[in-house]
Amino acid sequence: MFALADANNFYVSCERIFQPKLEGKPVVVLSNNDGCAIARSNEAKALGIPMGAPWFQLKDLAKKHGIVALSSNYTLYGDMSNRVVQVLRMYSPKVEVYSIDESFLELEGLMGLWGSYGALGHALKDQVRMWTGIPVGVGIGPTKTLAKLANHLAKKRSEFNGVCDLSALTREERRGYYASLDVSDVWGVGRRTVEKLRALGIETVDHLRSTPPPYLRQQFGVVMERTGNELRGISCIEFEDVAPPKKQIVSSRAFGRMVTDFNELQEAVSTYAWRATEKLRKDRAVCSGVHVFVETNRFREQDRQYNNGMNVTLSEPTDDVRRITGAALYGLRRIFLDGYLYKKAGVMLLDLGPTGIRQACLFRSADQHSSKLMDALSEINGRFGRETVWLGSSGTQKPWATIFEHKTPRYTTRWDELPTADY
DNA sequence: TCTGGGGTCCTAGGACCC
DNA sequence: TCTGGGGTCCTAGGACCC
Repeated sequence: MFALADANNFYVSCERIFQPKLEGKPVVVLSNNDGCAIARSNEAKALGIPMGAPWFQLKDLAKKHGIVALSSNYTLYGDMSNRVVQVLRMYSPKVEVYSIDESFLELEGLMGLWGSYGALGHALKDQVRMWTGIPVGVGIGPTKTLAKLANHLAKKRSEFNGVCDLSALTREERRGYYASLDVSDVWGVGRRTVEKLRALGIETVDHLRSTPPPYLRQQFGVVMERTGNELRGISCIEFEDVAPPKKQIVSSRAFGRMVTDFNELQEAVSTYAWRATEKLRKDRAVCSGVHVFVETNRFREQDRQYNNGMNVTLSEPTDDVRRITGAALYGLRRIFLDGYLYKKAGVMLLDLGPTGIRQACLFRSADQHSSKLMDALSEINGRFGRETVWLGSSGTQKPWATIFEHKTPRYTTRWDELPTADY
């Protein structure tokens, strides 16, 4: 048996903990550049604001209804997420952190402690709320896909009060719920698959569940066959309490304004290469390839469009920010074309491997100083703040930088941004 | 004026091997 | 007239997730 604990409107909930006056009000959290609404309070959802709606299109509605918009504060959300996971780990030895606001728990053998899975679910939900302030919903089922579906029910149907254990329902009750749920509510069924399923007359979860898996395989492929089996209670998607090593690392941002100047683009790519390398080193990995890409603004049809990217292979795996940045900037010079309005650029690190295993290059001797230098950089930035030292090629003014106009303090991770209470 | 970022997996087709 | 069988690896594109 699996449980899925999923925070309600996670980013909004994080903000509300430190600004209780936002409780009961329509609140949205915006993506980078304050571009789109990526988290919405229930009140905002009730006003019909869809996920990913561009903020500039919502401004009239916002004024009319007093919607509060906040910039993304990922430092805060990341820290709150860790706190929630800490509580979850008290309830099961096996926790899979699936995303910033969702974790699976394996419940095998734990039922005896609580009398029922539902009791465990309620205890966990109350504890997370009490200790972190974050409201979560809990879904329980014999497969991860069913736990997801149960979580959906826990949140949408008030009779469950935030915790839905499918195994506690009768066969008829389950059937009733499945018949009332749309196929699009199933984990792994996206927009394209929904269209195709509808065309085949498969509209509800009950329909999908009764479709023979071999037919799903033939029509959609092995992924949908698995989903079909999971809905029937046959567990096919593995529980991963130890996260497998990453295969690639990306750092990219849309610019705060259009960029035409090659030097500014170079600063941005250099900055992204730095960030990507930070992540790489945090994972104790090295990369053998770097991909760099640039894009114009696809929404501006009046502009000439240009999207291009390039893979640069490194002569040997590395985590040296100078080599990685050098490769990214080499690629940028190759793909840059003058005369376009660039909106976004990014750097991807490819062919990741563990630091220890490193095929040396035949044609050059190993750089003895590289790892010492990189460790020194990490040490300095770790002790004195993230951007104490950086590469000169990243620039200092960064006129292209991403915009955050409604940013809240990093309440839980910075001494100088701690919340204060009036009394 | 203004439209996010970071990932994974699967499949098909091409190139190549013996 | 007739042209095998069994593989691997790589890449691009699509679909999905939060």
